Amino acid sequence: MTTQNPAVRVRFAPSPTGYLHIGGARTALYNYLYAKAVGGTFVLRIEDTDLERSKAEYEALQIEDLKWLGIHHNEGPDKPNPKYAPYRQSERGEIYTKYAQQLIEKNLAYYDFCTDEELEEMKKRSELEGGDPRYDGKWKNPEFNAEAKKRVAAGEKCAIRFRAPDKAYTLNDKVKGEVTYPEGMVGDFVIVRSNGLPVYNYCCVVDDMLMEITHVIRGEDHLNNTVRQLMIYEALSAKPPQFAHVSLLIGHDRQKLSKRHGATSVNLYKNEHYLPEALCNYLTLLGWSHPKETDIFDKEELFDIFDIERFSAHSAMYDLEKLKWVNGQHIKKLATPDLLKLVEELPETEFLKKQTPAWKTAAVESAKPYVHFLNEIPVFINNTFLKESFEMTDALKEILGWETTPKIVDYIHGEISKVTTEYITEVELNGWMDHVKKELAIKGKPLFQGVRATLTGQDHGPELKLIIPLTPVNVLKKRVSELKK
RNA sequence: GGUCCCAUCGUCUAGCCCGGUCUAGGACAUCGCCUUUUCACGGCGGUAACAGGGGUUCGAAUCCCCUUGGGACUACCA
Repeated sequence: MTTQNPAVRVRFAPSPTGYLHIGGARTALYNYLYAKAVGGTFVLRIEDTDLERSKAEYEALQIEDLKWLGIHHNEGPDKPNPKYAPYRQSERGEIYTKYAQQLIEKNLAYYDFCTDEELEEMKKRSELEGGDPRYDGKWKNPEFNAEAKKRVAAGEKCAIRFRAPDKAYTLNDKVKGEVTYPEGMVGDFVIVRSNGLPVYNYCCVVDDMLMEITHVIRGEDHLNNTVRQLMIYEALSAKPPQFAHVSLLIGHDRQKLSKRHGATSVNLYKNEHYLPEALCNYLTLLGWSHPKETDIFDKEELFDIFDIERFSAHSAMYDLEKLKWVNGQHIKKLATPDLLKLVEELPETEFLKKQTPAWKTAAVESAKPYVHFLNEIPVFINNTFLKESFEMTDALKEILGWETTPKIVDYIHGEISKVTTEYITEVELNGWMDHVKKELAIKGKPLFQGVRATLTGQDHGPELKLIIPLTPVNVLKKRVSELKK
């Protein structure tokens, strides 16, 4: 059992600029599982400082997707703890301003009036010199502080730039180990834009500090950013949290997973009726391993054992094939009544709802081993038990081409026309089978495949004695007479 | 370009921190066999990997260095 530590506070901090991404879901899941495992708190914070891209509806959509996955936060915009609220960065402007002022007072940051053109020129110049783009404007010089303050007081707009210390930083990352950022790796960077809005690397630190975040589990794409954040923690005299930079999810071309790789938003999987448990299961496995090396589990089974030590350091390829298998495993794992309930929530299942509870249960049960996805179940049931017509596949043609098959069709056609009950029994079916075997001298593969083809119009499926007694006689009659033609 | 990260079967991974028990284990996919008087389901088995080169050591997948390859970051985006 993972050591309990109620003081642990983790967070997931998405930007509401689109649907919840599969990679974001994985990060959220890891944070959630860690909080559960140590008995800590999972915070949801909305990073909406990019006004142009952030949309309120995306926030709602992402929260909905998280809820669908069963990843529940303890604190967030909808569940505020007064001690830490608000949880949207767009509502925390005063806080960021206050700390930015402090940094300026201490000369750890400064006002910068450079125009875009000046910045652009500076960038070009440093590129020519072969180095990294670096700020070397005049406002860096403290002798201009007095002038800067005067212009700010006069209401002039300007950015606030952080004075990056010229020294090396070392991060002790839970996944990557010791990471050293060399001296002079980054130049002075903007922490507050000239429109007054703070920038990610700055507000992220202020928030994590104020929200008393103890562990930051996030994607490796933030690894190099961390040096800037370490600098700000230092300037604010705050202790940085424990970082764990998990590897990225990649597509088949080994590039960071993005929209062009296909289905990368969680809502797509919801719409396709994937089981949320299965998605979580698969996502967990992409970068974390179960100590017992099992592959199939529910989130709840991880609450006791999830451990930050078992992250893998290299990126993982997102593979729909294995997700498909995991989804199938979770379907098999579900108790049939629960599965039936889920199936009946699917669209276009009215035909199923008309059936008796016993029939529905038996039908769903028979479908279980054959499907990987929920929405395959009604299709399977319809094709197997209810559909009168069928597709003339090559495999079916082959069976019908055997010399034995027409005899079976003839015989069953004759027998079934005498039936007056709604369903035939297993005993009746066995009687027909016996007759074909003894009187027509057909056995083995020609017998079973012949009868299956005659009665179902399919070349494969569950055992005949299981499905035929569940198929209405009028359906069977239609199928047989179609073949008789 | 610069900085940082990563490197075990086709894919996800165990093992690596604390060298020997690893002729490298599991899972997906794939192939074969068995079972089912049929097909499927299922069961069993096969193919398949320590990127390369140097060290260190009696001994290296495991520790160190180099090379190669891949990735991320490099904004008044997050």
